[in-house]
Amino acid sequence: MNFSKQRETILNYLINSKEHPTAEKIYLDLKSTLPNLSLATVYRNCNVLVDSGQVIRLTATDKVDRFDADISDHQHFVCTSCQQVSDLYFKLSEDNINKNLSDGYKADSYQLYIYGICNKCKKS
Amino acid sequence: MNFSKQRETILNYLINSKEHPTAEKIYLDLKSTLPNLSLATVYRNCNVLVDSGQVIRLTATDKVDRFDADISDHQHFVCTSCQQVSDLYFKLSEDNINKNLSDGYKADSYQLYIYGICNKCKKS
DNA sequence: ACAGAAATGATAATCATTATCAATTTTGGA
DNA sequence: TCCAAAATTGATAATGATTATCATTTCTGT
Repeated sequence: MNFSKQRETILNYLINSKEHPTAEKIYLDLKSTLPNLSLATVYRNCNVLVDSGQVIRLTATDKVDRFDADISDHQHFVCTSCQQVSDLYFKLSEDNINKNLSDGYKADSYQLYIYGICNKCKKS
Repeated sequence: MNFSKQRETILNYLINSKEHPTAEKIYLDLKSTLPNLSLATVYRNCNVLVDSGQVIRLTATDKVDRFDADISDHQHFVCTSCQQVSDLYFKLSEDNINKNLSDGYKADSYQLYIYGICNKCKKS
């Protein structure tokens, strides 16, 4: 895993980011470090990192996927005005989840999205 | 609200559906009732119904938006194999949500997606 | 250092969704 | 009921995010 310089750079960028960037944001920000970087490479590597469990994909924000290298059990607050996504250290117990599933069903993962207006947007 | 025959038919279809259909599924199923129906009309009306709070949009399933006329407090199980979405009558208390938000932040709504393999897919 | 495998960059293709616009339908008032 | 204004429709073009393609480059293990 993480053979190429591009993949490693993208993963490190995500590890050091708190802002749940889109592929395009990653691409634009890494252009200065990797001038030949292609947007397709960013998408490809985000997919590889999601598939290998090193990164999670957030899909319930706007139309655009966002990526997060924090794979610990946490949830997200989404500002419906500016689309900023912030972390919530909110845990649902496995018991609580599984007792709500029908017989035979089992949760492999879950994502909770809480929508509202962030403080910055509330002021303006 | 619900002036046109198309909008009313789409809302009724959603009210009677338990399967969280995509716009395309709605379009295909209503073709027999409304032979001149256009896919654009389905998208437009789903958006209107979401904006007016009569329908909710599910975005964290696959790449395709799904629509649900059940606006009661409930959550969703998403099969990561067949993409079928089923209802979970799982409630997070408002207290529990808001105590996890930073000062000044307030939840307007939330959506919980639980991912796993449904029983039908598990068998095959 | 080298052959095979994997990854890249550029760009075309895809697919869901939205925008456009002329024609039709619905509305509320005369 | 009739009419003009407003809203909605159907058809289709346009958009935007994401994926596929493919020739070239970079990695890997030997």
